[in-house]
Formats: sequence, C-alpha cells, structure tokens
Amino acid sequence: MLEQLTERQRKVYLFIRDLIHNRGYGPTVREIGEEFEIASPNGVMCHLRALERKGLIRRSKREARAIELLGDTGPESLEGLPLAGRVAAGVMHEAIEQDKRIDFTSLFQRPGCFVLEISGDSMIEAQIADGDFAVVDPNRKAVSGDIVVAQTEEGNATMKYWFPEKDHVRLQPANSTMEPMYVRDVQALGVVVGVVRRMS
Amino acid sequence: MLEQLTERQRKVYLFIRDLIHNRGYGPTVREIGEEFEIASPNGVMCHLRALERKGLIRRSKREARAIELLGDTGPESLEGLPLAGRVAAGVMHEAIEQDKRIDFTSLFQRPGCFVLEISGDSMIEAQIADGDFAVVDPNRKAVSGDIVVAQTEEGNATMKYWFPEKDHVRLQPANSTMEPMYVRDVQALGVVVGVVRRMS
DNA sequence: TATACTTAAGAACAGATGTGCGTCGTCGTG
DNA sequence: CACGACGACGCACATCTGTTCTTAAGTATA
Repeated sequence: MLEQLTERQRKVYLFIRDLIHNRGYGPTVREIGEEFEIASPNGVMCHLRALERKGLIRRSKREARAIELLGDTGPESLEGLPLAGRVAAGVMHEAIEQDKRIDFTSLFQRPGCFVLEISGDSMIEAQIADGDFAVVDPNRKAVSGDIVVAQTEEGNATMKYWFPEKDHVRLQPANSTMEPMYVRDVQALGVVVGVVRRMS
Repeated sequence: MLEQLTERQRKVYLFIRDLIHNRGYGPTVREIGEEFEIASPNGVMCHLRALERKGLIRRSKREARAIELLGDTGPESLEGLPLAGRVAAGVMHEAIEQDKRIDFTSLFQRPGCFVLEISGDSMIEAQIADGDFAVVDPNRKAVSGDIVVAQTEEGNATMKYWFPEKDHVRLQPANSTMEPMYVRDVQALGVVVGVVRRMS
C-alpha cells in the first residue's frame, strides 16, 4: 500500500491520515503546504494527485478538506492481534510478522450473527467444549452435516449436527456416548460458523 | 450526552457524526442545511452554536468542515456481537438480549498477545483442531497443566501441555496416539489463553 | 543523451465557506 | 401579556480553498 509511494508522498499521506484520525477532520491544501514548507498550493496538489492516482485517497472536486482515505478502516485498523505464523507438532513456521493481523470480531461480523455460550459436552468430539462461545449465523441455510442450533416445536433449542433424512431430521450429537434425536418438526435457528474459547 | 439536546439538534449531531465516521470528513454548513432543508446558512449556525455550547462538538473559527466530535470513541463502540444466551443439550436458556455484547478481539486484548494458526491434530483432545487460531500470552508464566507454545534449544516450537518434572519438562500432546516429549532445555514462549475457530 | 517523473514556485481566479446583521414565527413560562 | 428559547430566512461580505497555467530544477531511466 505504502511501498508504491515516494518518501515525500508517504509523509504527506501519513500527515493526512494522522489529522483525520486524531483531529477528526483533514487538512486543506495550504495546511499541508505549511506542514511541509511547500509555499505553493500547487506543490501540494501534485502530491494529492499522486496519492489519488495511486489509489490511497479519493477527493471530491472543489470541496474543502474533502479527502477520503481508501483502504483504511480507521484507527481500529490497529485492532486485532498480530498473526504470528503456524505452529505444528513440529516447528513454528514463521517469525512474527508485523503487518499481518487478525481481528476476531470482524472475522465473524456478518449481519444477524449472534453468540451462544455452550453448556454441556454433547459436541465435544467436534472440538466444542463446555463454556465455549459459538458464533451462529441465522441467515445461512443448513446443509447436511452442518453444526446447527436447532429448535423443536416445543421451543427446545440444542446444538447438533444436522442430517435431513426422508421425513425427519437426525440431530446427531458429537459425543459417542449420546444417542441421536429424530425429529419431524424442527427448524435450524442458524448454522454454527465459529467457535471461541477463553482459557484464562 | 444526547439527552440535553433538542430533537432537531440531536438529528444534526447524528448527521455530522455519521458523515465523519462513514465518509471520512464532515459536512459544511450548507451541506447540513441541504440535508435538513434549512435554506439559510445561519439557520444551521444556530444549531452548531448550540452543539458547541452543549459540549458535543468543537469548531475552529473560519475553517471549512472544521468540526471535531468530542467524547466520541468512534464507530467501534458498536463493535462486537450480541450475546444471546446459553444453549445446552437441552433448551436455549435465554432469548436474545439486545444489550449484552461480546467482542472477541478485546476479549484477548492483552499487551504482547499474538495468534498462531494450528497445524496438525496433536491437541485434538483438548478441543484444539487443525486450522484453529490459538491466542498466546507471552507474558504469563506457565504452570503445570497449561497449554503452552514451547521452544526447544534447536528452535523448534510446538504446542503441548506443560508438565515440569524433576530435571526436565514433559511436553504432553492431547492425543492418545502420540507420545510425550521429555526435554531439558526448553522454554515456554507463551501460554495459550484462547482458541478461535472459523468454520465457514 | 533524451525522456519521463517528482517536486516545487508564483500568480491569478472562481467558487465554496463561515460569519454577522436584521427579521420573523412558534412555543412554553412566569 | 411579555419574555426568552428555539428554529429559520435572506442577504452581504471577507476569506478560505481548490484549481489551473506557466516555468523550472533535480533525479532516475532507457
């Protein structure tokens, strides 16, 4: 993103971004000039044109301070945790990279998603344990083999594997000590799309 | 914060905030007037003065779009997912509550924490599967029984249960088909404090 | 060496913008 | 009823701001 810029352009871009994030509104052309001791507005225009051409900002014509940052999610772009690599039974594959980050919230940020806390061990063999949080997407159609939150006509909700069969649905726990349920009137409230566990 | 405002002032404030957050730069006086069908710039000035007097915004004199939002933490205040309750082998215990939210990123937001992607099934019986993300806290001292990322003197890193014994450490996989490792020169790079799995 | 790009100055202009003045209507309070 | 607030119109003005044109030095590239 920044690597295609010249040193000067990078500094200008960072100055603009800093103002937008920390002051709340961007600089004018002449304000940028003042910061970098560029006496002519056109000297600044040159940089802005370059930034726009390279896709870092967007500007509206003839409007004061109308600079939009593209590909920048705001100060929260620093949120998340550094993704350090892969760890196996063997070696850690990579050193910690500064730039790759993972944000668990935005990972599951789909409209309508909600979270359920798991109680019990019925899905233990699917690596879902008591106390885990399950992210459920209610807008997704359950297909055979999905883990779903299913609600029977009595209003009971449960988390199970979803297997439609002939005239009923088999709700299969991921626990070999438990028996599957066979139900006719059942609907999937949503598909489990994520699991989060806190161990401390 | 908003309760001291009149209805009209509140709408103006929300309009300004929305633009700053979603467009990246605020409105001009006349832009506000256009939105609310206020033909005179001074009609808008009236609201801006009220907002400034009541401490919601700050403005710089004679500068275009120079509106700062005060006491506003940004769009991220709405982040997180609704926590809907608990689900068991039995019933879902609660209906969806609007106010309780869970933010997975801030859940693990401790200084120094990083994320590793899991490769392999050596921790499968601890409900940590291939492809999962593990959150590792390097600032925590490993105690016996913790799941840690351990690094031996050769530089190999691996995720195992941590059991110090006499003059060595037993690194125990959570997989009954695998054998523990007994190592002398080993250090725990960090303790696993969370697991995140994406299933879609 | 020729070409292109970056960076910048200086001047000038059109239009955008904030601001102040006076006026007006409505509403609730005392 | 008078008074103060809120909300708004219309107008005028000074400046702020973006933009364009011309010129030019320095640097990298082919």
